[in-house]
Amino acid sequence: MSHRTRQQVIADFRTADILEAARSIFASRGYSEATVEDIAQAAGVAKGTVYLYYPSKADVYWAALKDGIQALHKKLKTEMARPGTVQEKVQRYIRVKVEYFYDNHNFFKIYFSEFGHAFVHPAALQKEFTDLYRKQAALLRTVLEEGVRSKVLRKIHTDATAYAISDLTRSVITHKLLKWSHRKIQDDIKFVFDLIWKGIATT
Amino acid sequence: MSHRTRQQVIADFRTADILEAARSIFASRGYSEATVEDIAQAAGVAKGTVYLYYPSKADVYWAALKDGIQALHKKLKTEMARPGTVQEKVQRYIRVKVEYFYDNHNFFKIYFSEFGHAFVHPAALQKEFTDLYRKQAALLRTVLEEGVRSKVLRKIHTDATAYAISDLTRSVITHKLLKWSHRKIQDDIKFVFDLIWKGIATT
Amino acid sequence: MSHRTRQQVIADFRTADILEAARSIFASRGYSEATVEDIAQAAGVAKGTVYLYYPSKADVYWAALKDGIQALHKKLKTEMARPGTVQEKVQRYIRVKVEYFYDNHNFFKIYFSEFGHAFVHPAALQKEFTDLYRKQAALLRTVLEEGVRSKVLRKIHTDATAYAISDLTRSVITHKLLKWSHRKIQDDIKFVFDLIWKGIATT
Amino acid sequence: MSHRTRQQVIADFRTADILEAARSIFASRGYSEATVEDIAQAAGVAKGTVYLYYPSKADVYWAALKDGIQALHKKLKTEMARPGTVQEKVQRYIRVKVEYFYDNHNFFKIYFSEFGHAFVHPAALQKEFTDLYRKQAALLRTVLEEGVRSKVLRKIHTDATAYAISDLTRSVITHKLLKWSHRKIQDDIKFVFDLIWKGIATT
DNA sequence: TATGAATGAGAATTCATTCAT
DNA sequence: GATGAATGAATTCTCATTCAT
Repeated sequence: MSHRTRQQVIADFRTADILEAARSIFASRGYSEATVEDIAQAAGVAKGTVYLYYPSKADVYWAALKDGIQALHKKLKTEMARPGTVQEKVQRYIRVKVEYFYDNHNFFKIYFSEFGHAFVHPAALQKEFTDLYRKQAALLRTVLEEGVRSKVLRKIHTDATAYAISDLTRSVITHKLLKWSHRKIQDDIKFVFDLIWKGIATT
Repeated sequence: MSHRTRQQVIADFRTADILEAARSIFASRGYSEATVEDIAQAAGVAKGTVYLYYPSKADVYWAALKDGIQALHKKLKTEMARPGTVQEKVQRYIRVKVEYFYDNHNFFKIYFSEFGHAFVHPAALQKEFTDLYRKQAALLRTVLEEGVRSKVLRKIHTDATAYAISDLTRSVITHKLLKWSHRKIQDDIKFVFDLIWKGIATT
Repeated sequence: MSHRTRQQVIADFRTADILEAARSIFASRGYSEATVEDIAQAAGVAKGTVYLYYPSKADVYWAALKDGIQALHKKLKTEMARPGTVQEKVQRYIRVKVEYFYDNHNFFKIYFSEFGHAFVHPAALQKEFTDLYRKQAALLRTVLEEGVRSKVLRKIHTDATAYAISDLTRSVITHKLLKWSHRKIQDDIKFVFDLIWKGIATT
Repeated sequence: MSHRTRQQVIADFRTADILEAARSIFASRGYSEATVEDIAQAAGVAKGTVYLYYPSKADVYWAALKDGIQALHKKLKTEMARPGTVQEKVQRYIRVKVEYFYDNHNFFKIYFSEFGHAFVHPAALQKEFTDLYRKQAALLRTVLEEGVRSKVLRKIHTDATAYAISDLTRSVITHKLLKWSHRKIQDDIKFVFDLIWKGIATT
């Protein structure tokens, strides 16, 4: 068992290296411009080695993407589970997401770009991505529903609103990473929250 | 002159055909999976003919994209110029964009996907896209500024808000085209407007 | 008849223009890099017009080449027919050729390059070129034979010597056009003549 | 080390095979008519393999050419270094060149054809070829200079003469390979030497 | 397991040639 | 005759994937 474990551990390291390398390469070149050779080199292994762990380039891509989404999801789940008011939780949701994206540029780039590809990819693969995305929004929806029940929130369409918040967060990060905005990250978080929470009208 | 004009007219038709075909192909396959042969066939011409009008596949792509953005921009500009209250104008902005995107699936797909590529493309090409995007948001910002001046709106960050509204609109269309949402288009428009205008909190 | 002649004259002008343009383009780009469009433009006509006069690109090439060779041959024939000693005639042969090549850079380039292709071209086409080349050397051989008969020259192999003189002439022009040599043209002529003459003269 | 050496050896064989195939194909079809596919097939490898060793068709061409020139140069250098009179050395130079070209038809064809292209190629690439050509002539010039010093030769322009001898040698081979001449190779060598020697010797 | 040489399908692009005007 | 838009065969080069070592 010890032997088997050792192998497992080595394999896990390899996998993690490859996925990290993949994110970096896919983020900087885009899916089609990235070559398996690039990824292998960035991971410090030979091209053939990548194929020992993943059957194709597309699989490497999806693994790299899922890996990141799952880590984010885990973080969000933990934060949503912590006690707090609805307002605090919405704030927290936005903050965690913004910060995670900000700290994981490479992941964000391929994650975001995936929305652009969402229309294109074979439905089968796409389904997985969609499901992960929905699960993420669902975490927030639960919070919003609680808010509506407790009358802290208007009678909003919680599902659509959850997506809207998710998307606004993405939007704000995009502007930051594209250098279209130069505000501090804390201000970005506050901006999204205020806009959503209070709307823009005076009354 | 009549001769020259006739030639011109034929050329314009060809161009329009090619761009429409390009949008359809790029939308369904994505940039790298789309081949020039595909586009030519969809346009009902030979591969070489495409190259008669555009020097490269990339140029076809940009032309197809710009063409659509400019048409949208023209529509928005006209609508913003029409008289109305700030509230009406914001509503109108959202409506025009949602409807245009909805009516031009193919264009929307490549437009949206472009944001995903924004990180990757050579800065030079990217600049053009960015500029068009900004010009579009600027139309809305002007309206918002007027609203702030006339105290119809809170003292919001008009620039960021304009982008936020633009992005929310995109977000709603995305969900619709991906079949994640099945609401009526009018409801989508109303949802975005209400969210933005009133926020979500009860007070 | 007058009408027919007028047409003929126009056609001749067109032909001459096209051949001159062809020589210029083929000389500067080489056969395969030169496009029919290039030639047409240089000749100031449309691409289709070139095909009215020559059935293919290859035909344009051969016509341009033959045209030049024939003009050179005519010049050499005239000069060899003029009275003079053997020595004078050999000198004259070298001078005429060097000067003609020097004055017709473009022609020389494709002429010389043709030797490089001689190995490649289909025998049929090649035959014509070879024949023209041989006819040219034959003019000189006749002079050399006269020299041998009159004992001004050693009992040399007149055929091989004629080719050798022809080739040396080419060699000297090549070096000049490639800027490998910077001597005056008169010195080049003298150099070739001296080298040869001392090699073949009886004393 | 043994491993690395083995790899190296295999790579060297591949390279040699490819270059030999390239010479054969380029010689029979000419540069532009030759396709990389042709060369690969002739070398018994797949198209992609050629690109594994050379970055482009042009590079294959230059490598094939240089390879041959360098082998010839090495031979000439060795022969010129061997002791002997000036006369013997000039004879030897002619003989080695004629025999090498005769034994390496394919190489000769592309070598010769290169002179035809010399006018066309980008200066950068051309420079290398020119340099190799000059280095070759320089070997002979050194011998000629020695001859002039020791008064075995007239006060000739050694540089121009070296080129003239080189070019005459080429000329003779050309005639033979084009089947314009049917003399024995020994007679060709003798002919060139006699023509030149009588032209340059003091007596 | 790990490697990287070899493969060959696939795609962008060019351009000689045709032909309707 | 003259034109130049349209065609599509042909070619270079790339790179995901395989497999012998």
